[in-house]
Amino acid sequence: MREYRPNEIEKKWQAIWEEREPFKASNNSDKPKFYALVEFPYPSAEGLHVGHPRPYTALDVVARKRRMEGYNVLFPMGWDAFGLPTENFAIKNKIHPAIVTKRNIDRFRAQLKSIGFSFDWSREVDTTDPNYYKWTQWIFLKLFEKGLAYKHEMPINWCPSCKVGLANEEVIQGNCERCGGEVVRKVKNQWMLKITEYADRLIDDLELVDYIERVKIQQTNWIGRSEGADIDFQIAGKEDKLRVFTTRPDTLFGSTYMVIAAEHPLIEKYKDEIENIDEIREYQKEVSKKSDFERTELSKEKTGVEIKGIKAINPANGREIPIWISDYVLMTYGTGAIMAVPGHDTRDWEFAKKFNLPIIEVIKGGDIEKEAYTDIEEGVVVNSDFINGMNPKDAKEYMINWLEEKGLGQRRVNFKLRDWVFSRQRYWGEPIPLVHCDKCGWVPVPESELPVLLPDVENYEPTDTGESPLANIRDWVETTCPKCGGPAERETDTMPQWAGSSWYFLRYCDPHNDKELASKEALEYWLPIDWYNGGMEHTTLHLLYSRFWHKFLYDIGVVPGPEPYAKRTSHGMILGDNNEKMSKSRGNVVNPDDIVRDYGADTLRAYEMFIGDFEKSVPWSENGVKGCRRFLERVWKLQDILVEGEGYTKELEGSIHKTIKKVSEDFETLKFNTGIAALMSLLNEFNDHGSIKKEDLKTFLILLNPVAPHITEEIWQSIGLEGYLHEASWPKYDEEKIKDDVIELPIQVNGKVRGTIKVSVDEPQDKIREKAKEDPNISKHLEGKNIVKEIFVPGKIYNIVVK
RNA sequence: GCCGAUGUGGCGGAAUUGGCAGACGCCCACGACUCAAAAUCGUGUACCGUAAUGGUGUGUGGGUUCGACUCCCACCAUCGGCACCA
Repeated sequence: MREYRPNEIEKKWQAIWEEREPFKASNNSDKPKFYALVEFPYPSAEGLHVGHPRPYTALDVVARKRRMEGYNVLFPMGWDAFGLPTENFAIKNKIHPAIVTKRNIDRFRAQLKSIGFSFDWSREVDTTDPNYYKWTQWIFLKLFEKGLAYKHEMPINWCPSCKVGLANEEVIQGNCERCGGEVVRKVKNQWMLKITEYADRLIDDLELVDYIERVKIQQTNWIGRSEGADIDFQIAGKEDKLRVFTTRPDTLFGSTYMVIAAEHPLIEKYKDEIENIDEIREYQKEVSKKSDFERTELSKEKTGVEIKGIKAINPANGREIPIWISDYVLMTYGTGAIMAVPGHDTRDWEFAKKFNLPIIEVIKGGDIEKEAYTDIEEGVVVNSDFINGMNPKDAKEYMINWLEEKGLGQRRVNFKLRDWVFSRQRYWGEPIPLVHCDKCGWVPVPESELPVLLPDVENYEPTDTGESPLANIRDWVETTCPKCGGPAERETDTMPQWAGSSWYFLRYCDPHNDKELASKEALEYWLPIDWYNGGMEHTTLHLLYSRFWHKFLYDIGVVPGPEPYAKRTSHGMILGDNNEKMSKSRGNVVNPDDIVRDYGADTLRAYEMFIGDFEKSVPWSENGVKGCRRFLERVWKLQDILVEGEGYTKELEGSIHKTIKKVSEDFETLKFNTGIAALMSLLNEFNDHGSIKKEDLKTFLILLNPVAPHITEEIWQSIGLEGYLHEASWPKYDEEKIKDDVIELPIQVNGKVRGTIKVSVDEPQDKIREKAKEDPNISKHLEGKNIVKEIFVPGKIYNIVVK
């Protein structure tokens, strides 16, 4: 028997697959289709680490299994290649980001190929390829055309000393990552996408899809639908009203002051009448340094300033109440103003305690001296005039109707979800295909002129005005207006990385189409994606953005269904062997190249699947890798115990059928670890038996093939089985062969197991009682006691309760 | 802080979803083979007992149940996301 040499046989089989293309998907086939998708990677300069192959192997297992089950499988791969790290790397090393990107992609592709994934490489996509981003730009134009893209003032993180806008990640505790200086928030006019217009559908349509529950919950909570009312508070002695959104109109009588966001326009409007405007300005400056995250922290000490000189009137009781500004109210949520009800809102309560503002109890049930009473399900309304005595829920309804009748407010559904800030002041992204003309305003670039190419330039350093680097390239910026032909300027902001990844799965269906983003037939054939797996870190943003774009494309008739993904699952992270997140700075990164070189791709794949619960994060262990290599060595040696004969070995038949069932089910339900454990157990049984027949081995090889495709193909060929393993059919099990006739039934006395007895599956209770009493280990626990109760669960347990 | 999740031997994990806790693998120990080592094969391996079909044991504290890793309540710890990292 020759030795198991993974490096040789893996190269051999990868060459054969390259040549024969068995994993190429067909756009017209009689077979049922199966579209399996994994999140395409960001091709970083560091290359792959062992975390990447985990989800890829998982869906590769599913894809390979489905092919053997007779499906036409689409399992594609591509590159999410625009983004900040590449741009920063390019600036630092003075290499063009396009060159860096190409280099990184080549490395990633070679690494992935060395692991033997069954991707259809003929459909590879790259978001930075003009033939790809042409269609990203096209989608943006459609959004613009339908009024879903608009300009709006939004704050960015601004480093005054570097004079650049920073990503949130580059802001470390309020300071610039590069120079350490203090970061402030600077308002810029940016392109926004109206995702909020789709908020209801993004929640409601979750009913149409099969996502793991925690993903649905995260999506729903992120969108954050809440029902309540807008209420207008008159500003005393003025025309203006101050509008608030509240989910608790039932507590309106308890509102003793108002709080507005530091950026609220009311302040500018009344600046001449505000007595302490300097104090207010000082506070605004402080707030501009904080992130929303810091501002809304519940546990932090409340801060704020009363606006002196203007007051509001509580519309329920006509009382004059003060207006404050505080950082815990955000301009981006609700209306940027709140009615404070300190008796029944935790943050308002803390604020009121600190600044000595009156706290009125309007819902009885708690102790508002100690803390805010926030329950809406229980309690009784008090101190509230005409709604006294109601329960808060009815009072809420009553108040909304009352407000509407009196013209003081109206029912409204509010969302936490905010519109999508779509502008970036960066070079390495898709140019936004719009032109600004003084006469015509914002004019779309005609479709025939797409793509708007990124200009090839030397310098992509940010400008010191906060504009995109593209703003410096005057001969690119200066153009003519497509509408009037007059002089005009191109938009210099680029799109965020999210843009390209919001529709890439559509391009896979028809990646070389130069007339459309993908043909209608291809989209109708492949969509929806049958199974999409990705990290939990993408459950809110990427998933939501791509669902939003898909729904938009559905509305304009481009895609055939309202949801892109029929099923979504999630994997856990692979940590370093010190149990920390793998990162260069922590020095715990494991490169899959090393594992492939030292142990082989099949060992890497088997370990990635065997390492632990697929959905949980787990530390890497080199010893675990060795264990999987040993397993494959033992698989290889099965060739030594092969004997002549037809069919399954009689004594092994039951186990083989059980294993087929177990593996078939586990590979579909993310339980790859126990599927492999079942194969290990079967292997141990083979070895205990001492000999196997060809049919036994054949079935074993097919079951193991999705996990370890190279070694199984090699053994298949070397024992003279016909054709290629990847053309074989997935085995079926026989339910009759799985049943056990005799089982070991555990016998409990008072819930403690005191012995087991052998019984046939359909043994009646009387017989079991008799047999149990005969067993000395059991009967000694029954002696001198009364049997109070007996519980018999056939096939599971027999419990005798004594006193 | 808010939203979501997780917690079981020395380690990764398993448990038919309320019915024998610890499958499978790693580590470790001992034995076989070897001049020796590695590799391989075999045996053992939750903890406390010399031992027992003894006792204890699934983050902590309480509860429901004939029976709880599994259900309920309270708490603690860790991880993911928080809108310009991807």
